[in-house]
Amino acid sequence: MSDNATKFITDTGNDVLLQQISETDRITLIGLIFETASGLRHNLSETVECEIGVGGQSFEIMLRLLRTPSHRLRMADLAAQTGLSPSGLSRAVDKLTQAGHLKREDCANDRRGAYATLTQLGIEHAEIALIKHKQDIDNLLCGVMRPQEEDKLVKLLTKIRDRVYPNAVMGADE
Amino acid sequence: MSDNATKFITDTGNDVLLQQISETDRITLIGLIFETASGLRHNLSETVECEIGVGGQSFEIMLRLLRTPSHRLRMADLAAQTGLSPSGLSRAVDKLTQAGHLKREDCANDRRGAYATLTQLGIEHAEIALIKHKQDIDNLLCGVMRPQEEDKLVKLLTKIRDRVYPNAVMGADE
DNA sequence: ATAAAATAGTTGCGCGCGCAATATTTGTAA
DNA sequence: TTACAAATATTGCGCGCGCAACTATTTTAT
Repeated sequence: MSDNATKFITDTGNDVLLQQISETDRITLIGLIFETASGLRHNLSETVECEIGVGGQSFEIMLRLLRTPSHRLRMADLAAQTGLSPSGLSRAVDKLTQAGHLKREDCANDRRGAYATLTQLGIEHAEIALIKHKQDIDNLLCGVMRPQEEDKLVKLLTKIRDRVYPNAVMGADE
Repeated sequence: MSDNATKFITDTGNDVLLQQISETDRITLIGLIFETASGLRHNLSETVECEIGVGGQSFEIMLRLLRTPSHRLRMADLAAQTGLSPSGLSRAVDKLTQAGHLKREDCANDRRGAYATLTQLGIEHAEIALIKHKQDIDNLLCGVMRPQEEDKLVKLLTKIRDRVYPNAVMGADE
């Protein structure tokens, strides 16, 4: 279990032996993921924050809602998608509502529930922030990798993401 | 510049066209990195926290010091490596010092400076926590990818990390 | 039908961490 | 040498967020 890497050594010979992933390298891998995320956050937070006066985490909430056709999601779903706790999400929605980007709506079927819904202002701000965000990302990642490498990276990361974070999938509108 | 991906479409035909990385996919990529990091953090924080009563971020500090032969690093270097602000690091070292895992030492050359140094207790706790941590990682990542895929992932992430987080490199003992 | 359990969402509380300001020491220029 | 700028580390302050507790509603079991 702890050394499943060794199972793959013999099937293609010594060439693979050099590529063996030791336990130490696994720690390097997860450390690398943390460092990359941290570095990206530091580099990308500035523009979005200045653009609509909203933290990166709150911007992700708006992005999720923007991608949803109805522009609204249940609080619980939004919490699962963003990885925030219910309380954390509630506070974030508070702030976004206070800023006029979101409004809460009652759920017809379930009187306990509430939707977080983008206002018209929120939609507009999210769209312009998204454009800025794309530009930032392009500037940051330009020349770092080849397109097929980015594609490969998405595939590999998805495998880990699906393992550790199954609720993050997009979609499930309404 | 914002669409450097398109440069690679024509050189191998329509097969590559399917792999084209659009701007939207770049957003997916960085979102994936955040989600993966968040998911890993949620899955891995529990054991380490219970083991030595220390948060994941503080554990990273101890890991950095454990890998340093002298088991000590300047505060500024440690801040750069961990991505914490100077103040954040100072508080974290406070807490670790209070718990007996670290001690502060004056720097001989630079009377402004201070080392964060692992105590014997800190070394022992970091070592056993590291073993637990390795097991957690192995359990979590077992069967998710092939070894050469993990290797590839490390290579690709390193490219981004070096771009966004140049100070995170290990080493620079003393 | 009624009680018990599960679910949705919101607060009290505390903690971690970044920003700005401060004190101290080091480096640089006049 | 003296004055000024840069660097190192530490605090005051505020904010974001998770945990636990709570209310309100829905579902399930008896």
